Amino acid sequence: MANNNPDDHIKSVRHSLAHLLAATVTELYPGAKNSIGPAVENGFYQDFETPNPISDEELPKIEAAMREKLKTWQNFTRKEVSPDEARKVFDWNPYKLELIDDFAKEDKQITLYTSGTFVDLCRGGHVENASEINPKAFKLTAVSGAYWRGDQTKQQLQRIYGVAFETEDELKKYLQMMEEAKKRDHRKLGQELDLFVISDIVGSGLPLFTPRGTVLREELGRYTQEIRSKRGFERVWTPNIAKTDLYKASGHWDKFGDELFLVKSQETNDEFVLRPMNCPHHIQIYASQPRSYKQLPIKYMENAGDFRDEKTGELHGLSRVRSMTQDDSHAFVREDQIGQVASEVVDAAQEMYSQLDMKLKFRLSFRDDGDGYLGDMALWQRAQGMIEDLAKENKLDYFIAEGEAAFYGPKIDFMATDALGREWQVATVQIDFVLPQRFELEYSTADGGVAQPVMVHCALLGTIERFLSVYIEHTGGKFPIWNAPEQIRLATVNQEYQTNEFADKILAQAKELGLRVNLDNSNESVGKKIRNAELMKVPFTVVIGEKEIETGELMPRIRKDLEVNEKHEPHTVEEFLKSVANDAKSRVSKTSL
RNA sequence: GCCACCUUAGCUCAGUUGGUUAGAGCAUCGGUUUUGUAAACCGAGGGUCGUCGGUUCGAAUCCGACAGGUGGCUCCA
Repeated sequence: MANNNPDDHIKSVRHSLAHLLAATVTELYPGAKNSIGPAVENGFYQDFETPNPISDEELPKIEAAMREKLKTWQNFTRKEVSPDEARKVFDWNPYKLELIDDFAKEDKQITLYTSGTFVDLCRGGHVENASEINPKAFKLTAVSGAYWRGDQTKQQLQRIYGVAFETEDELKKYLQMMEEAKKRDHRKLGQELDLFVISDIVGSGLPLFTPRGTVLREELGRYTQEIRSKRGFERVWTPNIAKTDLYKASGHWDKFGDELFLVKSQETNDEFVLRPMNCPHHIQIYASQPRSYKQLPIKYMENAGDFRDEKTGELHGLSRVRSMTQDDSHAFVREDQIGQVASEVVDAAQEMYSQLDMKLKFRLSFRDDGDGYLGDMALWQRAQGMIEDLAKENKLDYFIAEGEAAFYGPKIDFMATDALGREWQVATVQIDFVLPQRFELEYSTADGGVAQPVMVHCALLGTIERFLSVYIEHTGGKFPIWNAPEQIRLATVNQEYQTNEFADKILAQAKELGLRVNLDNSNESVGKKIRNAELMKVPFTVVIGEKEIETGELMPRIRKDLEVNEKHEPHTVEEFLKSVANDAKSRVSKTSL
C-alpha cells in the first residue's frame, strides 16, 4: 500500500521487516511457528514458538540471514481468501488457526500476503516493494519471552525485537541515544554518585538511601510540600500499618490482596497490613470530628511510606520498588469545590515541573467497560465530565485514555518528558466519590442537613523513589544547586596549618548559611581533588591555598552546565557563600555568581 | 510469577578447550611527597570465583536447585 505520509511509510518498513524476520526464523529453525509481528515504536517484533529457545547470541546470525533473504524479495502481493482456504495454508500453525477462527467469527475479510516464498496471514500495511527497506538501517536488539495474546495463562512464546529506520544515519542516532540513556541509567548514577544502595540481605526492591541520596529525597519532599502548603494543605502524620479491617472497608483488600504485606501481632494475633496507600488513614482523621460545610475544603498532605509486594520480576532500581514514599495529599471537598481544588493542584504540578525543568502532558484516565471499578456509573460519568471540563478550562495539553482509571475514580495523570525525550508518568490527581461513600463520610450543610464530601487525591511527584529514578536520568546527575547533595567542595592546596585553619573557617561559615559543603584536605594533588569533585558533579569547587588566605578572595570553579554571569571574577568568601545560599533558597538552577 | 541471559576483590573488568599458590586498574591502608584547577610516587592488605549440591583424579570453568541482577512478558491502586 503506497503512502506518502513518512510516519506511515516507516511503519510499513517496520511491519515488512517483521515478515522478513518471520520468514527467516521459520526457515533457519525448522519447526518454528510465527504468531504475530507488528511494527512498534522505533522498530518491530515477531513472536515465535520454537523447538529450542533462541538466545541473543544468535541474533547476528538471524540478522545476516534476513539481509540475504531481503535481496530475493520484491513485491508484497495480496490475496483475499476464505477462512477455509486460509486454514489449509496454515494447518501447521495453531496460532494462525486461532486468529483465522476469530476473524471468521467477526466476519472479517481474511488476507494473505506473500513476499518471496513466504506467505503470512496479515491485514496489510507493508512497503510496496522490498527495495524500500534499507538493509543497513535495521538491527535485531533483543529476545525475550511473551505470552500468546498477552495472557499469562497461555503459552509463552519467544519474542524477537528489532529496531528499524529509513536511513542508516537514523539508526546510528537511535543507538547513540540508547547509549546515552545507558550512561544516565539511575542505577548506575545511583552507585557512582553514592545516592542509594540495594542490599540483598535487606531485600530486593527495598532501596537504602545514603546521606547524599537522602538530601535529594528530602529537598524534593520539602519542595512538594511547600508548594502545596501555599495552597492550604496541612501536614499530617499517620503510621505505616493498620488493621486489615481498614483495607477491607476501603476496598483495597479485595482489589489487590496478594500485593499486601501482612503483619501479625504476636500478642493479640491481630492482623495488620503494611499500608499500600494512605487514603484510608487520612480519611480517619477527617472522620474523627463532625465537619461543617464552612470548614471545607479540608486538605491533608503527607510524604508517607507505603509498601507493595510487587512480583520480583517487576522490580527495577528505584522506579519499581516494594517500599516507597508518596508525596500524597487528600482534599475533602464539597461538590461545588471540586473544580477549584483540582485546578489548584494542577496549577501546583505545573509550577513544580517547570521548576524541575520538565514538560508536562496530561492523560485523562477514564474507566472502560470492564469490572473491577467501584461505585455506580452515574458517579463516574459525573466525575469524568468534571475532569474533562477542568482540562479544557486550564487549556491543558491532554488526551483521554480509557481503562487507565483507578478503581475508585477517574484521574488526571501527568506525563513528564525528560531530557532524552522519554515520557514518564509522574503526578496524578484523582477525583473520588467512592471512598467517602464506603467510609460514610459527611459534613453538615447550611440547611442543617448532611452531605457527603468528595475526595481529591493528589501526588505531585508520585512516589519520591520513582520520581528520583526519572529525575536522576533527566539531569544525568547534574543536580541544580538547591537539591545538589553537595553544593560546595573545598579543596586545599597543602596541609599547612594556616590552610586548614582558613578552610575550616569557610566551612563553618557555609554551614552557618545552611549550605552543604565538604572539605577535602587529604594528602592528594590539587588536580586529583578537582577531578574527584568533578566526578561527583559538585556545583562549586573552591581551591584554597596561600593566594586565598592572603587576598581573602575565592575563585570558585563552577560546574559547566550551570549558567553564570561572571565566571572568573574572584569573590570575597562572604559574597560567594551568600550568593550560593541565595541561589539554593530561591531554587534557581543557574547561578548569579 | 514466566522466557532468555548474567553473577570473579568495595567498583570496572581479565581469566585460553576443566589442570599448581585466581590477575589488572581504580578505591582502601601505610610510607614518601606538601602539591594551584580532571589522576604524584613506592609498598601492603583485600577473593571459600553469588549460595548449596552433583559430575570428575581435579571445577571460577561442566550439570542441577536456590538467591540476586539485566532485557522483555504479565501486572502497575
